[in-house]
Order: sequence, then C-alpha cells, then structure tokens
Amino acid sequence: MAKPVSGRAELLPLLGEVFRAHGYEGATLSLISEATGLGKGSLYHFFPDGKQQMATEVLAEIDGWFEVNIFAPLRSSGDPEAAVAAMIEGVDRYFRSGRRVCLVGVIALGASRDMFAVQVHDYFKRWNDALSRLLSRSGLGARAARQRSTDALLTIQGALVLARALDDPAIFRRALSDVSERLLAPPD
Amino acid sequence: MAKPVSGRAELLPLLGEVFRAHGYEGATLSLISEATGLGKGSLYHFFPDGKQQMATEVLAEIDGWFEVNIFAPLRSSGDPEAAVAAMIEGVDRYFRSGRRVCLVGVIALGASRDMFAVQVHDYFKRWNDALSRLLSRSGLGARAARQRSTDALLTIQGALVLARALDDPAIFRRALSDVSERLLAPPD
DNA sequence: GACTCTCTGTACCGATCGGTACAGTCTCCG
DNA sequence: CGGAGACTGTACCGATCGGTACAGAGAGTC
Repeated sequence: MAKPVSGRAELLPLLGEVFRAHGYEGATLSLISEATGLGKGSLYHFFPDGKQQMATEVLAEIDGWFEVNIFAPLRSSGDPEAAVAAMIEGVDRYFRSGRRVCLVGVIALGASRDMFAVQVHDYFKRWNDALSRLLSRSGLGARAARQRSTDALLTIQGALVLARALDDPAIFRRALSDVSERLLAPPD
Repeated sequence: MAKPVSGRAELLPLLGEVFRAHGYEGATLSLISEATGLGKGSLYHFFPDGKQQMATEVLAEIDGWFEVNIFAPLRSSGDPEAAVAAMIEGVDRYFRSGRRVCLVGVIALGASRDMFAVQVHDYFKRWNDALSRLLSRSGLGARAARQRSTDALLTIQGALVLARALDDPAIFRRALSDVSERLLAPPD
C-alpha cells in the first residue's frame, strides 16, 4: 500500500473546490480530472462509485472540519462571547471573507439536494443545535436562543450569496459583525 | 403572425421553473422540452440563440416583475412602514413562503454567474438602491440606510437557502418578519 | 386556391457526458 | 529478484449534451 489514505486526503479539498465552483451537475469528470491531475483510472480507483461518492466524501470532509473547528468549540464553551467570536473568526477564515462559496448551501439550492438531503440537513441542524444551546446556557430562553441561532446561520448563507452577486466581499465581513452583535445582544 | 409574442410570454415562466429547479447547467434541453411541451424546433424558433438566450430572457422577466411589484413601489412611496410591509408581502408571495428558490441567487452562486454577471449585479443593486433610499427619506442616515437595506436582501437570500436545506418554510416566514422589524426599527 | 409566414416534429450532427475494461507501471515486502 | 497489490493512462462504451437542417403543418391574406 503506497499511500492509500494520504493521497485520498489530499484529493478531497481539490474535489471540493471543483464542486463549489461548478455545483454537482456542473462538475464534470474532465473538470475533476484536470483539477486533480488524475485520470479516470485513478479517480475510479479512489472512488469506485464515481461522482456521487466523491461529493458524499467531500461533504463529509467539510462536515468534519466544521465539527472540529466550529461545532465542538461551541458545545464545550462556557463563555458565549469568546465562543461566538471564535465561531465568527473561523467562519471568516473558512469562507475567505466571502470570496469562497458554501458548498453545502450550493447543493441545498440545486436539484442534487435530494441526493444529499440527509447530509445537508444534518450539517445545518448540528450547527444550529450547538449554537442555540450555547446561547441557552448563557441565560437566553430556548425559543429566543434557537431564533437567534437560525438567524445567524441564514445571515451567513445570505451574505455569501449577496457578496458574490454584487462582487463585494465587504458585505460578508459586515454581515459577520452584525451576526456577532445580534447573537450577543442582551435579551429583549 | 399567429401568436408570436403571447406564446413567448407564456413560455418564460415555465422556463424559469426549470432553471430554478436545475440551475443553468442542469437545465437540459430535454428537461426544458418536457416542461414546456415544445420540441427543439419550436424552442429554437423562439430563442435562436439557445439556452443562453432563454436564461437571459427569464432573468429579464424576473427583473421586470420585481421592478413593477417591488422596486417601483419602494421608490415612489412616502410611507416607509407601508412600503416595507408591501415589499415583505410581495416577497413572501413571490417565493411562495420559502418553498420557491431565487433564480438570481442560484445563478449568483454557480459557475454561470460570469455569463449573467451584469444582470445579477443589476437586480440586487437596483433593489438595494430603492430600499435604502426609502429608508433615507424616512430620516435614516445614508450609511445606516444602505446597511439595513443590504441586511434585508441578504437575509431574504439566506432564509431561502436555509429553509430549503432544513426543509422548513417557517424559517423563511420568520426571517421576513425579522427583516421587517429591523428595517423599521428606530435609528440607533 | 395559391402564396406567405409562423410554428412544429424529427432526424441528425459532433462533442462530451459518466462510467468501464484492462494492460501496464510502480513500490513495497519477502 | 520475484510476486502482490496499489495505482495509472488509454481506449472504449452507450447515452445524452446543445445545436442545426429541413420538410412540412397550420392559419391568414389576396
């Protein structure tokens, strides 16, 4: 076994960028082949089930990144202010201040949503749960916490759309600072 | 001339739903043919430049609908409260309370953005201008007005993404009511 | 009834789609 | 050094892609 897992691990981010840029249906095998430098032979060696498996594993990798870098810290933190700041910072880095698009969001909007419905649903639900529980722990009512949390997630997604549509990354940065403020505002 | 323009007008909404559901790249000619009941012959009779022309005209039609039903009322109104309420109501109807996706947003996220960059940019810019000027007229500073307006647009887009991802239209309705509230809040 | 012009279905085009087959190359291990 | 198994490129598959060609169908005009 030469480098079975490590090669695969280096592959997923490359695949992710192709899916991000072209969506699931738009990401053709030849685009993927070009982006990775791998022929179909190698691609199908790593992913015997083809495109769908590639997308599934890319989504799982993204999910894993957020689990470690965003969700888990949210769950274990006792300091809402620091936790929210860390989340915002992580999100800003991940989305390159609005210049990078959210693959999970892209898939949610497209026809391939049904194919990946469970993964897409899970990703946002776990984020929402982790964030709203942090807010609850900090003294907010369950309903208000859930509401603020949902508002935060949707603002991030919308900011990515609008920043790209208007080609203005400042929209994303500003939206993140709004999110932070609304999340940490005193109870109504 | 049998019914040259009227047939075309009936065609565009059908085309719009196909692009909405599958994105630009995912909307194949056969999907379009099936949705409209028209063969390629007819399709290329109405749209000699093919798929790209279809999408361009669909975007123009959507733009026209928003111009008449959303942007113009925003521009001509002197009553911010009524104007915002009318906008929210129109948006809720148009997006079928979150069950329908925004084609302009879908295209903004995809690889076809570059192809339609001008139309996408224009759509959001004109909405943003109309809304922020309404807010300015009502006494808000230009900077704050622009900020609140941008926040409103991005919240609507994000709510569409999240409502679809979590398969929960209530997210959209709730987001609209938040938008309304933040738009009409007293100056900080 | 002949002519015009809008509209339509069908057959077809080369290119590309996602996927398969397979012979080879490389590397590690004994 | 020889075999095993991980990897790779190439040729190929049937299906479908977006688009074109074209012969008609149908309705309106004279």
